[in-house]
Amino acid sequence: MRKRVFVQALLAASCWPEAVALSGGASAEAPALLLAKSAPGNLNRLQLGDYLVSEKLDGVRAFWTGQALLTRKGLRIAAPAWFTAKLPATPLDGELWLARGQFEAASATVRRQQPIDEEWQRLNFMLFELPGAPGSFAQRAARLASLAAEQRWANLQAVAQIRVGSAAELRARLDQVVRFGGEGLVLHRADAIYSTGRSEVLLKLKPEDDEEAEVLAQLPGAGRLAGLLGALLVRNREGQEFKLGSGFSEAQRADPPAVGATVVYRFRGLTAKGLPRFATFVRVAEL
DNA sequence: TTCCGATAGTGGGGTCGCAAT
DNA sequence: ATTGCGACCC
DNA sequence: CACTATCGGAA
Repeated sequence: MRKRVFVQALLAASCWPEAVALSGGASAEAPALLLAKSAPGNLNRLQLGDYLVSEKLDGVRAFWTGQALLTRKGLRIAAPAWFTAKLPATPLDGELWLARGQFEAASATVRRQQPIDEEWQRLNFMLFELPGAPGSFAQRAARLASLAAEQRWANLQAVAQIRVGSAAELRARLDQVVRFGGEGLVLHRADAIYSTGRSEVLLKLKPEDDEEAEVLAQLPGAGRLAGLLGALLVRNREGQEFKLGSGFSEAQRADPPAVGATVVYRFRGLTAKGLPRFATFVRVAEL
């Protein structure tokens, strides 16, 4: 942590242009953003009529200040000038998104310091919030839709927001989106005034799968977890090897599953290479 | 009293950029 | 040319 | 990203 501060101070003191900040690490202030909570397992506990539902687009979160495109941490995205020139002067919040199942490619496009036009021409800015604007989310979403339409640029769109009448309909929507390669759904309270932080206002609904894997090795932890388990190297039934480093209590890290044991892990989708994404430890498998 | 939101700190795969090899 | 690492994205 | 562990204030 101390090292990071030092590097930032050093680069901030240098005369490097702000535009190289994305991977260069120049100091920046993170924009205040609305963050989603996970939806409860039992969807019947929600008043679904209170929400607007949209697809959870798997890209890179981008905050347009009116002058610059910023990442979640407030670093400048090196977008081509012709791209930002097509954005309005008002603040916008959305997702730089390529297509379903194309997160890695979108990430590569966005984090390049020297933007490649051919890549950016295929990138979409999918809008889902009008930062600081008055009124309910339903009103802001309507304004976003008209604002995007006015720009008359196919790559600038407001994310479609729909109403669902029942948990069954929500499930059907989720199944449909996932079947076509989508990541999940987002539920945004229609009556919510603009706010930031993590709260019940915004919920994410992503399918989770459980599978089993064999423990190949116990890898050591660092820092707070020095002397405890850091991660388990495992191999699943498809023969894929990867690590599980999240989901353990400290007590479990002190006495982790043995090499050769079978564990249950939970994951949400696959990476471009086909590995389980966001895999976490659940429990040792039943015998 | 319980519970929730914010922080801090661990861990993963994947990507770019940079330094070391 | 390849490898490893930090710092980001998720 | 998911998660654990704390803490203080909201509920």
